[in-house]
Amino acid sequence: MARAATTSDAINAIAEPRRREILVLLRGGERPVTELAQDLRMSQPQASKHLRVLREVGLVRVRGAGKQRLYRLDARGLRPVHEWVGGFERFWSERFERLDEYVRELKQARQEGPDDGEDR
Amino acid sequence: MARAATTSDAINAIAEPRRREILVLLRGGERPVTELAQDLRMSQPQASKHLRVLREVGLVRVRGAGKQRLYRLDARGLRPVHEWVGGFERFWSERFERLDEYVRELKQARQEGPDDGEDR
DNA sequence: TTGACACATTCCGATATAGGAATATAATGG
DNA sequence: CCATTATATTCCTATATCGGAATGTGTCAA
Repeated sequence: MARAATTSDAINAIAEPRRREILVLLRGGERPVTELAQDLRMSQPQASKHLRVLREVGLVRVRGAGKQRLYRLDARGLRPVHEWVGGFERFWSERFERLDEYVRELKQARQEGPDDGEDR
Repeated sequence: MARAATTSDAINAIAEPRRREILVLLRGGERPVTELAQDLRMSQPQASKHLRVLREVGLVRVRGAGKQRLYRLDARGLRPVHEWVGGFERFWSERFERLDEYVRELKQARQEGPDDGEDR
């Protein structure tokens, strides 16, 4: 097997920087492809391809308006991602970082005596 | 070019499901490789490889303890991810979803008259 | 019908991945 | 030094990716 498809998941889709840029732009409202491409300085085909991925994972919707296709953000798929990552919040808060550290050191000092623990 | 390296970014690293599982397990405290592999039902080499990626992006730390290597969570790298995704919060909240919808409809109804807009 | 836009898709090449199997590299206890 | 246990690394294959260039498709206007 290779890596999971970019279209397999919202999180895989947003792993690509250009797609993240697109989503950010779309927060400002719906937009046609060419405009997105210009603002982000990418070729039109690239924009289309990235938009396709985003559409397949449901992060954007399209609407035909004459010759143009207006892409619109649909961020609902980001919610689970936000929640999953949020499950680690207490681990990056400084207070807890230090607390955990402290507890760890205590344990070691008591259980194993002097420790060689290199912390790379 | 190919896809961005899994080691290029925390967000690329956590795009892989097995690595996410590892991180979740590590919330319970530091753990040796074999234990992680068993709990997650993956081969030891796989666990090692995934841990290597996680280490290279700084999401885990290692500590030698005898023959074992204890891996420990370092979630600080997830904070920027959480914040980036959080920037879309107002777009998935139902209230705002409906509000935006409403505004959009208003605009169209006024500017363009009857609309063919299929909303796929 | 023909042009002219706006956009989508296809074909190509270079690169990386995840998984499996096999092997190499510690560290520990005799 | 040897055997054993715990990890890491390498080799291999199948599969996807992104980007660029070229081409296809759809819509409008005269």
